[in-house]
Amino acid sequence: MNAEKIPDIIIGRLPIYMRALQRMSEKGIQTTSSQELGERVGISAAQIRKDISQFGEFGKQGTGYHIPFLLDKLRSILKVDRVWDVALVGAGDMGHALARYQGFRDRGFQIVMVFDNDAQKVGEKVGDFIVQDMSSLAETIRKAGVKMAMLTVPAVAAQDVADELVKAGVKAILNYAPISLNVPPDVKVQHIDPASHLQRMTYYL
Amino acid sequence: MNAEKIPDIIIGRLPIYMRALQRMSEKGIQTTSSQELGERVGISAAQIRKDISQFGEFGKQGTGYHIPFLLDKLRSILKVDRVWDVALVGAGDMGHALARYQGFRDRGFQIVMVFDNDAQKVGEKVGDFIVQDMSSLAETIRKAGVKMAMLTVPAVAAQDVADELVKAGVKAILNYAPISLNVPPDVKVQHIDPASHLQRMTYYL
DNA sequence: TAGATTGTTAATCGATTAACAATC
DNA sequence: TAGATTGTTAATCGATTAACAATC
Repeated sequence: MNAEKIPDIIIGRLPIYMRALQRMSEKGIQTTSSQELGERVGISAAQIRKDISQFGEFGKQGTGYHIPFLLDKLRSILKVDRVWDVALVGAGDMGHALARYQGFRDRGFQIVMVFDNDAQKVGEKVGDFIVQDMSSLAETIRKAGVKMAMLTVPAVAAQDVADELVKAGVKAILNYAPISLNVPPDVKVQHIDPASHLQRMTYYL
Repeated sequence: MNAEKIPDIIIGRLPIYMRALQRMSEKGIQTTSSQELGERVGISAAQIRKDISQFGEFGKQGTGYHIPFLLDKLRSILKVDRVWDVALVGAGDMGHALARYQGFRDRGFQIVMVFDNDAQKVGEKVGDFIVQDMSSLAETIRKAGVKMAMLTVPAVAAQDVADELVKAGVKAILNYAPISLNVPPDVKVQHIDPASHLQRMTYYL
């Protein structure tokens, strides 16, 4: 392990490596090389070796990386060797889809509460959860010590909700609203905006 | 306009600028500066000026950028000054959410067909569309000349479907399955994987 | 005119790649 | 031992920032 600051761009690639390693592991593959992994994820072998070596010597010359071992190391580096509680705010179609998605659990996350400000939706069931009113958001999140949230509210509401989440102690927000959120520097935001992704590709068409 | 090759990293920032400019425009703001836009999106003013100037001189010294004009230019650069037809493959929860999402249209996209391989779902209505069987996918897409697709099938099926899409002439895939797709170099893939985004943030918690 | 802000150049900073000794 | 592949260094490449003349 290494005390120096690791560039965020490297941190961003680790989940991609993990995802590929998890697939390989499921197929029963025990060992891989930077070369093979690189071909799968579209990243050069040199870069993969360099990225991984920031955190320790996890491979063996001549044979490569033992997948379960490397996965454990990456999980521990990214702190997903545990299950994080996540609050979901916004019980629209996207909120429903996320609440019912089965793929979070074995990647380190579970939704534990769902909020919406629509009186029609409050009390309704979404996935395994009863939708709670947004008025109770800050208190409920703070009491439960939840540090992560997914935001699937309309763009006009997103900044206000983000402010609430920050007040409630949330430190990481996955934002589905098509708007850039302003948050304090100690709060991380990741953005998911399908239209932006599509726009990035049309340039090349 | 400029014939030199523009780095993809710049192309990737243009949708972020557009998104912010569109919000400002909706609020009736007519003019902005690289400084102001930068604060909104969390990118330095120098970088914004440099990015935009790759494509022409769209600003005015002393006053900044006229938002509707700049938006038009960006739309035309990214080729979203039109509406692209998009095929949606996978009529699960996420597919439903995307099919019903109203935010694509005024950012240059519309879903025009929905596919699934589940006999139970074929014929069912999703948003405004009747789910079609995947066996007709390649032919239907090719006939319609659709060049973009969103992929919301399970991970195990994603690569096979991607291969089908490529065969059908699709050149841009927005992939929601948590797996790295292998496609020919002339086909663009963008990845949306909420768990990866969350994992990228837990490192800092 | 004075103030503001662009577009662009040069300097800096950071990321990627190539190459290879070490070693399994 | 011979072959393969890591971890790491140095070289290259590319992206970001700072600064400022041009000009609205």
